[in-house]
Amino acid sequence: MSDLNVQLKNGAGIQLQSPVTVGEALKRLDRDAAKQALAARVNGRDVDLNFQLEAANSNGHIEIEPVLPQTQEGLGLLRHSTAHLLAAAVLDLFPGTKLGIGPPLLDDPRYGFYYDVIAPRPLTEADLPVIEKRMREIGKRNLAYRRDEIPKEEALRIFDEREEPLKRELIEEKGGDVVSVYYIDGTPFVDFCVGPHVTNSNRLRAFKLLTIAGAYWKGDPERPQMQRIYGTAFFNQEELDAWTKQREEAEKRDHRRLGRELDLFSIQDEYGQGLILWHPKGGMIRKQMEDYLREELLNHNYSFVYTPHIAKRELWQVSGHEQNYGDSMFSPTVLEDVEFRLKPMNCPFHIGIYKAQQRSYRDLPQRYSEMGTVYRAELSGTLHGLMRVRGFTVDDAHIFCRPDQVQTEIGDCLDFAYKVFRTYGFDKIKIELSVKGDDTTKNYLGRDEDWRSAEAALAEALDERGIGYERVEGEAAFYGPKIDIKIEDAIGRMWQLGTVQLDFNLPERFGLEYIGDDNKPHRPVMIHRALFGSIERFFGVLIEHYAGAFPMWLAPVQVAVLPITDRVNEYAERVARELRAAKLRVEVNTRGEKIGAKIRDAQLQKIPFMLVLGDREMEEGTLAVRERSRGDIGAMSLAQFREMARGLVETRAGANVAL
RNA sequence: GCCCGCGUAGCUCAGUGGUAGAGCGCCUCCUUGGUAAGGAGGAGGUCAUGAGUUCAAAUCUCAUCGCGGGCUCCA
Repeated sequence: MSDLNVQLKNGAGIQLQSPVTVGEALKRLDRDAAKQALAARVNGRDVDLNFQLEAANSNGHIEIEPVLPQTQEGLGLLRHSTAHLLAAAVLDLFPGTKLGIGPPLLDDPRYGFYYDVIAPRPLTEADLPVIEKRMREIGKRNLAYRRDEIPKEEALRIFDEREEPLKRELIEEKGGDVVSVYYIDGTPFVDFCVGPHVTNSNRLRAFKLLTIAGAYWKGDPERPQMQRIYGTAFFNQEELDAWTKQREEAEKRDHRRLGRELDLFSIQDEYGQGLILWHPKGGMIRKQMEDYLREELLNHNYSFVYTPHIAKRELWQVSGHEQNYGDSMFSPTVLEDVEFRLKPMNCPFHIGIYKAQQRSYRDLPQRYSEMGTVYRAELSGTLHGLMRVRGFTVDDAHIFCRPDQVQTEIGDCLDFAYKVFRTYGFDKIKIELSVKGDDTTKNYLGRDEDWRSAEAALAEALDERGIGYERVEGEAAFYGPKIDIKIEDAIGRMWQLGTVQLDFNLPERFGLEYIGDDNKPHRPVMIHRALFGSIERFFGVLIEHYAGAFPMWLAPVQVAVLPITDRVNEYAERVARELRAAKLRVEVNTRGEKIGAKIRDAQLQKIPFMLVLGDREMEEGTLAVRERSRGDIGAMSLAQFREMARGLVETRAGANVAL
């Protein structure tokens, strides 16, 4: 008798007699898929391969979809199971270890999974090889991953017996009347987990433990500090090797390393943590970045304002920064009994400029832009190279406009952002529209109808341009909705940079007004917008994006003139002078070295062009041109080279040449 | 701020209780060499800082500062 009508999703069907497991059913339907499958979805429910198919709760109709390798879902499962293997190894080696959680990670390319533990003694990186070795030993024993469904009370008893208070806490929070637990037979490991998992440890082969770090239980600094062991896993060794290589590539691009090697910037103890010293070469790049930005600001009819770094404490009380943001502000300093605080943001100053005179509806919009340097009291542990600092410059702008102008202004901000990011070679841009959520603890300001119309204006501006976006509920700031701009760099990492935010709060606090055509005062809308967010941070992103090989227009040194012998030094200087007259940034290398060494120096400095000059070139009045990524590209005249080089600079080309 | 690790020459690192080392870089000299490293010599270090243990500390202990990896935070 066959009581089960089993159907492969998008495939064959078969009649089977229960009891039978998904794995067995799958084997009858598609041997190949059965061999590969890690788990399966049965009538939409994720289950292990040894899940028993039953007629009772499916009317006999069963649809199976295998979870296969080379899918996001499959990878997540594999890593999740590897995390369990990790926990089993740790328990084996360090009895008495308390387990936290051990999820897979798919969004962060740096890691594949982690497990949070509290071991009887602090673990160090030196323990990782030992733990990894034990994981391999356990994996090779072909142990069963076994799922069990038991009453909640029994589960609590099990974890109490094992003195796993954190697991107990999780079960109490999340578990229903019946909870599922997973064992790895032959190990001390048992976990409260919904799964699914592989059914045998031999499926876990290509994995690696990476690092060990601190993590609070449930991310709460009030709760115990645990140790998080990070690792990653893949379906085979080749994938793991490829990932390892990619990781090394990312390490080579580290902006801190390149910043030193290319002499771009430094951060020195003596001057303070999180404070950047821009060296001449980094400074040249920054100048080009800022010049280009100012050029575009002019194109978009922004005006330029300049404001101080410090203001009376009272101002920050009026703006609300002190109440809402005070922890991130440097402490007040006193002069003649008046308190001052360094600015963490530029907005209140721009408001001051708006308020300096009475505004008519005809004057709007007012678009104030400033490279405004701000200071924030970031915790020492959060500082990171150029990415997280204590003093930085925002490519800031504030637009004061009428409600009917919001959509146009937002649209212009988007056009601006796309233009600029594309110039830098960021072709993949992701937009998030953050709107108000239901969470009443957030104390959203402004009327509901203002939120609705603002959100509509933002969405309309995006739709108008055919820009796809993700709507994120509850991510808006308390003072208004916003659009966040994220870009993907040359090796596929996402960076949150710019933001366009509506603000219902500050115009209110400062009592901003304009006189409308009805001769009555109205409240203007304020838009905050920054493209880079922070020039320092964006510079860091660029260094990694280009791997230090800046395109021609940004390169601090654009051309290295390399004389082969001292006889041509004078010719080399003449060439350099002429190129400098065309506003190219040129260095001549007259060191007593052979040409190979000079080329090597220039390559390592990632200078876009090298001009190799010897007797031949001097006699013929030519240049032997070498491009940093293509090598020798042949001889040309000085005029030819100058035109080509100028062309690259003026078009800001080559953003994608970096390798 | 919290947890773990680290701190030796400008950089990368070796040195585990007994007179501070290497490579690269830098300086000088020789070499004038045709597309990613020519040769020789030299300078350069209170071994992060402070205290302690010891006859003796770069080395062991403690504290402080800084850095790295995370967590937290991120208007």
